Order: sequence, then C-alpha cells, then structure tokens
Amino acid sequence: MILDSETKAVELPEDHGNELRLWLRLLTCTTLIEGEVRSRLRERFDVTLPRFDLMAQLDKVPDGMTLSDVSKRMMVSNGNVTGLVERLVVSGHLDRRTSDTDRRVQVIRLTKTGRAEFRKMAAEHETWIADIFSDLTPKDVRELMRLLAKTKGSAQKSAQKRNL
Amino acid sequence: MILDSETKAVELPEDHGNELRLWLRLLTCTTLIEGEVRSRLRERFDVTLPRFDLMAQLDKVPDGMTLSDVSKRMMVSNGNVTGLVERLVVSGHLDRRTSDTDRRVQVIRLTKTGRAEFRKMAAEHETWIADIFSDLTPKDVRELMRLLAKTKGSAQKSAQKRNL
DNA sequence: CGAATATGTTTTAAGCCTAAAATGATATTT
DNA sequence: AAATATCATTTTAGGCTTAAAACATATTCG
Repeated sequence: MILDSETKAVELPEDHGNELRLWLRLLTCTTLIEGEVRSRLRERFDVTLPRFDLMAQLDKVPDGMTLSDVSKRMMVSNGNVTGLVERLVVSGHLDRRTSDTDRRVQVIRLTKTGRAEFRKMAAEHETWIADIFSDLTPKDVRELMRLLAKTKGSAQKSAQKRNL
Repeated sequence: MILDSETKAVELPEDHGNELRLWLRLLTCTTLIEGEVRSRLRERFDVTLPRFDLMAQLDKVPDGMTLSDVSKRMMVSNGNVTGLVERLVVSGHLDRRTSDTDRRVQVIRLTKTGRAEFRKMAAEHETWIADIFSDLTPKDVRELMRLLAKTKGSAQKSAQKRNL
C-alpha cells in the first residue's frame, strides 16, 4: 500500500491501456459489422437497421408487446420507439392498438405482411452474419460467446454500482 | 455435396444460429458499454461521445489533421465531421484553417484549452473503462483482443468481397 | 491551354437518438 | 372522495448520422 505524507492511501496512476485498447477494438468490430449490415439491409430491402431490429423483437412473440417492453429489450429510449413505431405503422408493417385493460398502454404487433417481409429479410440477414464471421472456427465462436458474456456481466455490475 | 435433379449444387438452409447469437451478444456488449460511457461523459463533463472521440483523434497528432483523415479514422461520413467540427470550433476546443498548399483542405487541431480539457477527460475515461472491464483477467483481455482481431479481419474480408 | 476527371468539403433531406417536460391514465394514500 | 404518486406514452429541443447532390479546387491528358 502506498501512503502519502499524511498517511492516507493515495491512488497511483495505474496502467489501464490494455482495457482501453480492448474497448476500442470491440467498438471498431461492432461499428464495422453494423455498418455492413446497415448497407446490405438498405440495398437489398430498403429498410433501416432500427426498423429491422424492432420487427425482430416483435417476430419473437405472437400477440404483440407494449411500447415499454420494446423499449427495454432494444435498450433505447421510449420516445425513440414512439417515432419508430409510427413510421412502421404508416408503412403497414405494424398494427398498434390501445390495450383493453389499461388505456395507457399501446400494444403493437406485426401485421401479416409485416411478418412475412421480416422473415424474408431475417433469413438473408442470417447468411450475411454467417459470412461476416466465417473466418472464426466453432471453437472461436464458443470462446467469444463466453468472454463476451463475462464482459457483459462486468459492465452491468459497473453500471449498477454507479447508479446506487 | 448435395446435388439437385439437374446435377447442380444447391444450397441447403444451414444453421447459422450460433453466429447470429454471437453477433447479438457483441452488439449488446458494445451498446451497454457505449451507453455507460455516454452517460458518464455527459454527467461529469457535459460532453457527447462523438465530440470526445473527435478530440481523441486530434490529441494523437501535434499538427492537426484534415477533415477527410478524421472522417476515415472515425469511420463516419464527411458531412458528419463537418457539423461536429463546427460545434467544437464554436465551443473553443478546435482551431480550423484552410491549408496553405491546397485550398480545398481544412486542417483542424485542438486549441490549448481544448487539449487540456481533453486530457483531463481522457484520464478519467480510462478509469471508467478499467472498471467496466474489471471482471476480466489479463488472460481474458488478451484472448478477447486476439479473437476480436480475427473477427475484424473476417468482417473486412466479407465487406470487401461485397464491394467488388 | 482547356476540358475532363478527381478530390475535399459542405449542404440538404430524412431518419435516428436522447433527456426532460408534458400528457393522460391508473393506483395508492389519506 | 380528493390528493398524491406512479406509470406508459408522447412531445420537444437539440444533437448525431447518412447518402446524395452541390460546390470548390486540383490534377490529368488530349
């Protein structure tokens, strides 16, 4: 333990360069892949990534979700979802209705054509992802999954600590 | 090899679920950490992440960079940089001048106060990142670095293939 | 030289995104 | 029952982001 002249613990500037480099690499990877997926969605289907992501959430459930649920699952703000949903309702992909039991709540679900279009996009999307990760061996994939799970846990812990 | 009735190779729908799950986990991790960094930058220094990132690029060089250089390094569009720089010039963090040798080119650099402010933010930022990744062992960090490098290579190859 | 082409930046139009305030509805307390 | 609190959503104001078109300057080549 390092003590200063008044016998209190002091912080030495430690080296966290490796963690910083790791973070930058993580960010670079994600940005690269995300940009690639955006381009392809736009080119092939003229759809944006946020819209695709929203439809992906709704495709997982048969009977729709509330806006708050979507907002939590997508990790974006409520106001953001409002706008996104509005555009997807206009384009005919989503159906929006007020809950019967609680008139504060809006329930949204994929329309028939919305679901069909999404499934087509999702199938192709999956092949893009496979191609993007194709240099990784199955073992690499498993190992990355494990390390990213650990990273996620660590980050959540850190975020929680801050919000006490 | 699977052949169809006319003796041409056909595609079977393969399972790429693991790659897809990996991509979603990668995205979740990055979104989580990025959100956390955004909040802290905003709270502590009232600065946005894009501005911080731009200043980080400029801090690495003593004599400034052109807008195109910044745009390439940050992996964002030219127009985006124009607006970002404009705001940072107004706030006094950046100095912008037309190149002497090529009047198309704008050279930007950190002002004295801009650099000082950035250094203060960067030092604290590094400790946040260290905390966010603190559950990872040095070995985990090394291993993640390696696997992400491989991922980046794979993604770049895939992107390049598409842009032939 | 001068026209064609290339390069660097800005503008434009549209969409995404957030935090914070506002709105409207339900639940709880007094 | 009225006041208060909580909850779900929308609105607002501002910033970020992109692709494409427009603009300005440099370079190349006939």
